[in-house]
Amino acid sequence: MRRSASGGSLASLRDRNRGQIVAELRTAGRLSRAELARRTGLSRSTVSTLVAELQARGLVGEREVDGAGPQGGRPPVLLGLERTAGAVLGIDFGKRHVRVIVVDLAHAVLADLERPMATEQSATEGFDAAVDLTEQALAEAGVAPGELIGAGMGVPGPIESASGEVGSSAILPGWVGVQPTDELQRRLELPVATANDANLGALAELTWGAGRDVADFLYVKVASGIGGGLVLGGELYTGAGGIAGEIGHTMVDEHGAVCRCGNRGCLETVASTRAIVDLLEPARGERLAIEQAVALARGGDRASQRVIGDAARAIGVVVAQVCNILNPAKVIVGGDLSAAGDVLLDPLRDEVSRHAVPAAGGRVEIVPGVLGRRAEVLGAAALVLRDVDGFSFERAGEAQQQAG
Amino acid sequence: MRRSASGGSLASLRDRNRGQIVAELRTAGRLSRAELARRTGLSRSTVSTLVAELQARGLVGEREVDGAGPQGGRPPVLLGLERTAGAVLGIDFGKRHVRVIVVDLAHAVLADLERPMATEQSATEGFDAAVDLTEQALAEAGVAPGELIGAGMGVPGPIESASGEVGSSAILPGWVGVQPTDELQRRLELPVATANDANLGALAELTWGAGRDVADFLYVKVASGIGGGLVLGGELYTGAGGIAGEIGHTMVDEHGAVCRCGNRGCLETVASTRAIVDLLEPARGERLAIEQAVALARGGDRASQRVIGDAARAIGVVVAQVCNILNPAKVIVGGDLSAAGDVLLDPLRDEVSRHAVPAAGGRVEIVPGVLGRRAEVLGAAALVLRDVDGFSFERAGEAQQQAG
DNA sequence: GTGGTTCCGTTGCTCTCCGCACAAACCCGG
DNA sequence: CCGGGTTTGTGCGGAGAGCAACGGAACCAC
Repeated sequence: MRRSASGGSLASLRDRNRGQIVAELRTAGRLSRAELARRTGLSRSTVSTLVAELQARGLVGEREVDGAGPQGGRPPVLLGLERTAGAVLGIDFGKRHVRVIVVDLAHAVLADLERPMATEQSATEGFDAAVDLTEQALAEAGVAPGELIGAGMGVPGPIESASGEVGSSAILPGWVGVQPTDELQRRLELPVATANDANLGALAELTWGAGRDVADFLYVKVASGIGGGLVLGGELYTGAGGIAGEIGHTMVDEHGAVCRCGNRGCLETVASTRAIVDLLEPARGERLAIEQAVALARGGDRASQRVIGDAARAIGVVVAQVCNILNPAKVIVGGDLSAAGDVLLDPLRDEVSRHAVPAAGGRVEIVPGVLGRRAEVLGAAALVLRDVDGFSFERAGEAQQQAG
Repeated sequence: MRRSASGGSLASLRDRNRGQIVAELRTAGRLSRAELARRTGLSRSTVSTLVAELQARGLVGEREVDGAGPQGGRPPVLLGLERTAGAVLGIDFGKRHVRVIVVDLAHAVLADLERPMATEQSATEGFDAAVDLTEQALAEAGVAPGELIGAGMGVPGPIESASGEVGSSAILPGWVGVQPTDELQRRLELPVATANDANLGALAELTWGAGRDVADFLYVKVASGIGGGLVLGGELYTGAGGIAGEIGHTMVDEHGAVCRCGNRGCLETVASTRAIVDLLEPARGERLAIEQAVALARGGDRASQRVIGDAARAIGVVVAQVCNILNPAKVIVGGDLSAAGDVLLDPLRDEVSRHAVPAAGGRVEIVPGVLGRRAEVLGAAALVLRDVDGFSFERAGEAQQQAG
């Protein structure tokens, strides 16, 4: 889906510049032509012609001036991305839910639907639900199927880039070996991009959340499993084989429990929400939901605080290693457990500063994600929006024709 | 030193295309215009005009045809980078040596000098020796100082990008806190780029060695210390603060020895060459050089094999973690210990396949570096060559004038 | 020698961006 | 109310860049 971009032709240059304008408009919301020229470094006349093209395509429209201009002078005509320019679909397959959102090209969420599922859903059940939810969401958003440019999908496990299959360390066994991209592409008749949930969380925080101005960060998702997503140099990094970020399977205890990945003592076996409720079960005589455990910990319950704190310390040791290896500017913690706030983050920060070399561990900011349970599905949409950002004019035209 | 590159102007487009031609010529050695057109995707006429410009500048010249062309037809005129176009300096400050090389823009080594130093050299002593060696090397290479485009430098410790200072986990205490880039820039009156030794090893293997066709790999340098360098997406990655790759300070033993970084049980305390000779000392009654220990191991000595194997396993555990996190295509092992060959690599591979998730650990190739002790200084030169690769025409002119 | 093939340079042609000039739309002071 | 100042948006000419096509050049095969 990503275009070559290194093409040396004149057309590619214009594409890049046009894409830059779209990108600026997306991040800033509304801008005048003059402001666009300043930001992109292009001349005002070039910006004018590019904007005219985008207007002719219906991608950009003029907006009301709300705030007064900074000083005297001709008031600027503000421009913004047009809602009718198209929309993208985000689909997230979680452990016990399917969630679908519709987002327009200006990054505004038009619809957001979630359906709880029986545990351990199979891939087929998931796809059925997704297609169903998509129809509902489109209706709610007032978007015709033809206006869709593409769909992004999050699956509960790593995607091996060579085969396009879900890898063996997926949370849901029913998904291992399926090729979700092809499958959904067939069902929706749309271009589909796929990534695993943790990578999408990272992408979402990069696009909308705590990583907006950060070029290099680690996103950690602590839920039933523990996953990681990397943003390096402002781009999602998935490694040579597409599965980078698997921090949940770092060994933290040589003789620990056997993990579903086949090894022993993985971080996930001691610090996932599953491990936490397991540990709390005998003491409380019942199996809590992780939300209850988090609430107890925040309310002062010693046992819950201790168990979550221990998990945090284990995660902190691994995060410290990542800091040594990658020296990120930020670590963003998401997933169900991040609701625990400082009960989780304080001991995590402690361990990072203890185990990372000072220059790496001392500088890194460790913060909670700001998108909550919406992170993955937003990231799925962002997966497509990213590609559209620097998009080729021709390509966008084709896509609209093809879709319409 | 790196230029903006995102400029939207026509000149920037031409710069990019010209840089692409230079890059192709550098990697391939000799190419015809037609072949350049095929490789870059540019039209033959465009390639012709660009080559004409480069010829006018004296950067490119025609070469003899050596191998016969593939088939009948007019024989191609081969082009190559001109030796007189300029040269770059590579300077490596090791623990007990200073090494200087002169490399031309076609990546040919014109001179290579090394001077052993007393242990624990100070930064000032090092710089004195470097300047001295530089004069000798230039004489030997037949390169006038004015022909130099820039110098790359490797220092025995991490460089913090914010301050430009050598970080606290440097091997040589006399270097901590100095700003080597500024210092050398003053002394040589040349643009200077700096990185730490492990990063340079990675860059060298990327440019000349085992990482030539690999976009994502980890370079591990096992010597008195253990360092790492990352190549991600075909570029050296140094993280937000410039110190990425510090795999030597991953904790492998909670209650291990205190490391010079201040933590306990770092990989470096159990698997560096220093640790290896420490372990062998009581058994052999003498303190071996690491080269001797390696020779013994290769010759069948059980104790040496065991000690090196244990170190390899410790390294393997950490490399496995990196594989989980970054999913590289290759791991290249360099440094003094890499001379041990499979005595080192076999147990290392074992541990990686045991501790990494199968999709990451099963695919990764673990190979020795091919550049030996020359790796760092070659990388220092490559640091400058990289920047020249995509260089701006005007800038190159300025640099030559400024230098001359 | 003739035809085929490949390589290289030249010539229009189109596309793209920029600098500059100019009109438009506002504010302000007198 | 009116002219100066300021900022915005647009039109035009010019220069730069890349491409397709043509033709000449140099080789091989028959």
